[in-house]
Amino acid sequence: MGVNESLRSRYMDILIEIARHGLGDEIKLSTSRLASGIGLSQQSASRLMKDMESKGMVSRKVFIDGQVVKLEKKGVDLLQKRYSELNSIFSRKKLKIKGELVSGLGEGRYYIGLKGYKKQFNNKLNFIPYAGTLNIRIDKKTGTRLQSIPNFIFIEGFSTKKRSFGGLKCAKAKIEHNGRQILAAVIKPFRTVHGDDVLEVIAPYFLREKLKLKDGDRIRIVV
Amino acid sequence: MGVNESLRSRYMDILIEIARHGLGDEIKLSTSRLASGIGLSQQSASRLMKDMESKGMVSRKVFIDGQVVKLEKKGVDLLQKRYSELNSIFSRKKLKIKGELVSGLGEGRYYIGLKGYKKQFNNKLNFIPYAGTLNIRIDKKTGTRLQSIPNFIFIEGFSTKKRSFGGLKCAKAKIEHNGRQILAAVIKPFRTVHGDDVLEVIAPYFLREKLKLKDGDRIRIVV
DNA sequence: ATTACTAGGTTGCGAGTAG
DNA sequence: TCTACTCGCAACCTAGTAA
Repeated sequence: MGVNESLRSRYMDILIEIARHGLGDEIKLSTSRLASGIGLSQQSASRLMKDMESKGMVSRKVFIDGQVVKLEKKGVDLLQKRYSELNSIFSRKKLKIKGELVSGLGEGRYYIGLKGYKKQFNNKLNFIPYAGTLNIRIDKKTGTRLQSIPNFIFIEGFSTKKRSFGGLKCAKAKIEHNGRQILAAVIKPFRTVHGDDVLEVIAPYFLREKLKLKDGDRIRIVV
Repeated sequence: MGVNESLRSRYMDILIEIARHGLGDEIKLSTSRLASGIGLSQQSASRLMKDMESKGMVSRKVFIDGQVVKLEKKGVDLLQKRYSELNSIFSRKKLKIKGELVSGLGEGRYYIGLKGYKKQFNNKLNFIPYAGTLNIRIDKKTGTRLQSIPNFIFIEGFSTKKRSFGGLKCAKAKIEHNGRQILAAVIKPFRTVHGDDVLEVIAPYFLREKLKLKDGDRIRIVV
């Protein structure tokens, strides 16, 4: 009896790749497209699909010019199980970050304005950020816990003819100030000029004006 | 890519197993305990841990009687990335609808006010709608996807002595406007005077006032 | 108890290719 | 194009065992 459990993790990649195209629907997904999605060869994708079909995770209709795939209950269950594992790992405690407003160098304004980022912000955060960032120097205590922010959203890097721009992580957040809560997001470039103690915040508004902020003001952010 | 991508999925199991014991902390986790957690032999667990250490996902302190492990940034990043993949899969049911506010004929106000509907709204949506609807003309692109709204709730029709009123479908939704999110619901009468491109929205408030809306304003709804 | 090396068997991979 | 077979070989596994 082969202990095929060792394949479970490979299957997970495929389940995710399929689910990405549609959770409950029949979707056209050729073995080669699947293969490039998971970084394997077409042949391996084909083999794995057959395996998973025989295990009841997916169902397929194979035609001469391609196949139509659908996630079955067992496959969805596996995804949900993994999702809830991760969910409990990143169990949502609202993280309260306190710090004070400091001056940036103005480069935030430049980066935020770039289409390559702006479009993704709009899609993934549901707002178009004002072209500028707030730089918050985080209090020492809360700073160290920052790494464990869950629900980070990944913004991909991109290239223009002239240069390339790195990716960044961001997370929806709320700024609390004088009893008001403003929708915002904290961003964390993969490569940054700031140390780990400075957090950049973007929002749909010019926050310095809207909240009448000045350098040194204490800010509270809930992530 | 520099990393051996084919191993990534095996690593994921281990990252989860470690994270289960603690995300930011150093934890004692012997190779045999890890092994039984992921369904592999002690030897494999040992080898994989070494691999992952060399790739910077985890750090270890190995003693004569065991090891102490800690997830490093790279490892946490991988977990978060997968978490957000799954998150977007299971929250993709969130349909984003964009459109612009148009004038209704005022009949919405009449229907919403009827007891036969109001009671059901309160029971099934958990709010008593303000007596009036927002009519949103949906952008062409998003409009066609409307049929696939999941989680539709059915509101039954009913009859009075004078006449009968038809049923409708509705779905909880959020209106996003200037960074604010307002609880609301979209409704879709089985028979309607509107074409398929007009969506009616109800909410516990008089939204035109609360959000200072006027005809032609762009509205975004998340279902 | 541990970690982890070696050795040898097994599994999975993908180039080539048929249908 | 597509799916999926064969097959050589690389990658991965675990039993045995040392430290």
